[in-house]
Amino acid sequence: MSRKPTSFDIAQLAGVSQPTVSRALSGSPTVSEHTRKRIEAIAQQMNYTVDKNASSLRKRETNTLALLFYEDPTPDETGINPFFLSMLGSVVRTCSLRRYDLLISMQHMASNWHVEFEESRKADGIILLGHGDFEPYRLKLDQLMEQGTHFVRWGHVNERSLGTVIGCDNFRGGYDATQHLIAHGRRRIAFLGHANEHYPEFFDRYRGYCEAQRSAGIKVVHARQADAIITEQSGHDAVNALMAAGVKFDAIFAASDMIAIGAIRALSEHGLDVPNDIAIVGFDDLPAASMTRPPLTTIQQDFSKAGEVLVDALIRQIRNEDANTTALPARLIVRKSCGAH
Amino acid sequence: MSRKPTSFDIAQLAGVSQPTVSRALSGSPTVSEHTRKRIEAIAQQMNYTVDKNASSLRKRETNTLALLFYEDPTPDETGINPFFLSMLGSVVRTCSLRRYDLLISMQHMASNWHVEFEESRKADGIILLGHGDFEPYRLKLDQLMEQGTHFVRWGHVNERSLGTVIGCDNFRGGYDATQHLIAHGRRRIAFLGHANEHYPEFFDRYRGYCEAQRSAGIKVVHARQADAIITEQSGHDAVNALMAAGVKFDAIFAASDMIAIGAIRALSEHGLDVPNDIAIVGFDDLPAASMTRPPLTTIQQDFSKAGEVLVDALIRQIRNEDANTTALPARLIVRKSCGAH
DNA sequence: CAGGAACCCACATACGTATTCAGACAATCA
DNA sequence: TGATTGTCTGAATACGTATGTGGGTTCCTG
Repeated sequence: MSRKPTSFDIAQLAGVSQPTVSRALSGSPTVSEHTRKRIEAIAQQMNYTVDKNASSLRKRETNTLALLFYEDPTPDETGINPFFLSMLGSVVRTCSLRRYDLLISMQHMASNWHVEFEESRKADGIILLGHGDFEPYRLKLDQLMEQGTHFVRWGHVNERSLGTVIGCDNFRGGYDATQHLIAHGRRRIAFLGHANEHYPEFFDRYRGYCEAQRSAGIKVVHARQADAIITEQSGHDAVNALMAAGVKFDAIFAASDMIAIGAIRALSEHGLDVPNDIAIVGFDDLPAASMTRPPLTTIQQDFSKAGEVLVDALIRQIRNEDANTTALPARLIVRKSCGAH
Repeated sequence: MSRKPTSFDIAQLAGVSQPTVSRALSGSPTVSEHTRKRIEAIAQQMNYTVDKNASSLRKRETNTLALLFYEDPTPDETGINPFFLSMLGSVVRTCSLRRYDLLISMQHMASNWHVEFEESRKADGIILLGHGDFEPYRLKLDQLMEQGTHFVRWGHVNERSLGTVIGCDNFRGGYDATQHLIAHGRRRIAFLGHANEHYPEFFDRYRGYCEAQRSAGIKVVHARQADAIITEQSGHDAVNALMAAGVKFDAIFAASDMIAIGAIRALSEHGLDVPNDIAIVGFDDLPAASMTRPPLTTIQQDFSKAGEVLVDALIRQIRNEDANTTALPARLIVRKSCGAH
């Protein structure tokens, strides 16, 4: 037997027709217990498995979800950034539990994934993970909506979001981080990260940072904000930019842990001690956060929960149930870098 | 137009037959330049894409690779361990470059992935990533070989390996790490990690560790080896086990960075300084390795290269070309934890 | 023993593409 | 003009499964 067995082969061996094999193996109640047992036994013995292509073609559904990284790779990274890598682990696990296959793809902004993906019927829906400047993607998301493609996105949550979005409470996270620094006596807190609507998640963190200061009666000094994207190098450069501009600060709220890690490196190059000279709070709670020197105080995003919520929301959408845009809570994790005792 | 367009729709619009559309879009030379242009234009305009299920069914190939994590999740990890997560990034990128889709799956040892995967025709071949006790998998690999399934595996490289294996030169890595410690004056070097044939990669590192000592005329003391699997906690516990047993040592070669990180934590709990009291060298060069306190000296595995080699070897196999078992070089990265100046 | 229900199962067909084979047509040559 | 070659295209079909529909048993009821 060189060829892979088909349902016809099983049918012949069992002395029934092909449709009966199909029904028996898919648990249809219209086939008798007796024949089912027999067919199952033969199928098992022959190592028969349903051809997923034929099955998907016929059923018009694939039982597969697609995960799309739509970021442009930043120059200093060879791979996927650690934030999404962490999320990925959780998505993979959840898919496995929900008995869905997962198709992974990395696409550049320029490509036509929005046309090709669900269209080519390799997946029933798409999970979008990306960050950075969001504007260029708006058009493509519109198109996905129009096509009726099922998708969920990790990102900035607000009332005008396109489609279903899962994200974390960035405003609250930014607020808590900043308030924590204030509570420990810091008054000149710098913000590292882009702070405009092109980077909506960072922007929310920034707004939380501003609000916390206002609540405490501290004047927000715009010069204390320095642009940074999600990379370590970017955090390093942002600190240098602030120092070069002669900006004085006694604390940093970094819009991501990678930025914070780069900032710590820059500060140490300047001979400054964390947390004594400068206190730092990050955002994300990447695995690396607990291993920095000093260990990083940060706002934790629950990756495990995030992947689960993303997958479940997508599955609900595929089943034409309601899938709500959701903001997951963000939680302050106190370690050493903030100088709290 | 509510339905997704098919090649028939395009054919009708172009005033040709369906086979001509298929030929035109797959670049067959038997269709005239003129008709091809026209068909392409219409296809583009209609957002037509080939239905991959139908195409795969007909062509009997999927243009998809499957990546299988076959490890049993260890209790203290919610997700995929960082080592394979790093590898994954590189595999994803390479697949993307080679124009293959990537299907990801996490399976437990008990499941029947070896039957289901290529058999169900969702992928043309399988990349296997796993670690831990290897013995239970031997049988399944045999079965894969028998079935003629295309697969490559990351792991222990030796002449008797089943199928195509890509790995790193673990023996040499272990040798170099240990020799480096010896060169810096350490004489009582402990090894953290399993050291038996059930964990062939660790075992090779261990053998390198032994050989380096012998070469330097140092007697290998078996009591200085403590079992550890790949987790941080496991490294922590291993150090405690050595200390509890009253074993004296002035250096540690940890079989993985995660073990090393756990070891550092344990040592610091005992009030010992790294590298002054105890020097440490790890293995892997995970992203976290450069962020530990102190930064970890380690043996680097080139993840970027590894993913590339795995994917390319698998593709060669699918094309029935030779795919050789390969050991990638391991390189010592000197940071602070080893006490070198 | 007729009639009907309940239960199983087989026949036929659709899903959308790729490929084999043969035919149409124009061009070339004798 | 008729034969021959070459170039392009269409008709038919196969890939393996899932499902609507209808037919055949069996069993029960009256």
